Amino acid sequence: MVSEYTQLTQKVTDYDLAATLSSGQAFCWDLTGPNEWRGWIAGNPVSVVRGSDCFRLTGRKLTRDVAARYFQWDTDLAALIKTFPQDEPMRQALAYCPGLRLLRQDPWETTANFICSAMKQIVQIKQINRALRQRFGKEVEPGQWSFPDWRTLAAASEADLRECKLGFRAKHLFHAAWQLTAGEVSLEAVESLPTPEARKELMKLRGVGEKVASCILLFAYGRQDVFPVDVWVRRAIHQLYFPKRRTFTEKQARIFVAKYFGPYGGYAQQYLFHWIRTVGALPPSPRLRG
DNA sequence: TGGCAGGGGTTGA
DNA sequence: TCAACCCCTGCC
Repeated sequence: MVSEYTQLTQKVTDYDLAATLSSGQAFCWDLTGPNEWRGWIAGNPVSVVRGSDCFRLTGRKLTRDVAARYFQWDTDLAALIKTFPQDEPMRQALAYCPGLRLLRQDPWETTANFICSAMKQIVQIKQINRALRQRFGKEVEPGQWSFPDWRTLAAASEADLRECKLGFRAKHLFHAAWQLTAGEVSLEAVESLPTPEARKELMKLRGVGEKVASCILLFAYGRQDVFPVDVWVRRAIHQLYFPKRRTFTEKQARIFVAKYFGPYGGYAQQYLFHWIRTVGALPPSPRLRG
């Protein structure tokens, strides 16, 4: 068993691991010690320790190629950031968290996570992810359950899924798992499709609309131009770029971001989003207002 | 302590 | 275009 585990050290620069793992793109990571995170890559448990200039990884069946693909540490961040718009919000977002990165995650787990994300906060999505593992996953280590594949969920029932705190999302996830099992939609085919067709293919899945499809394309398929627009982003774009407009619809936001943020708009979005969410750069929502 | 409003979305009418 | 869908959180 011990021989299944490998240890790797990887030199990394400009990589804020904590921000990256907690910025709402992945839901399977927990901070377990000073600079130490435990989570999952390609169906296997992994721990990552952030050293001063390196990552020290320990994982079951972990190879450097698999880790490099997941963490995307070869990305030339400086070159990519140069393509961002040179405006004040973007400058502040970049200054706030200079090493934020995009991961490249497993398409199925990402799809399932974001189907479950509708009207849920990050903490709750993590709870659902954990519950699905414990209820339907394989125990690959004592207390460590892998994320269940779609066949397993399709073989369960909607009621079983509801017990994992999914609420009305249980119907969506169950149906999507069933569609994949039946071959109605292929996540593998999405890989080679141009982005508009890839989006259409993903949106055939129940529970996957415009926003969820964008998240899957950005976080699992490496389509870094795709800019998911949710209520937070819409509100942010409204306040930061069009403060004089009385109303600003999601459609208006989508049209604006597609043109304005360039070939790595998805990356830019992650910076803006993380900054807004953690600093509270926007006025609070009406409910939270004093 | 309990009631209540509202939330990172999608669906179907 | 809009209500309905679950359920958790935080406020009062």
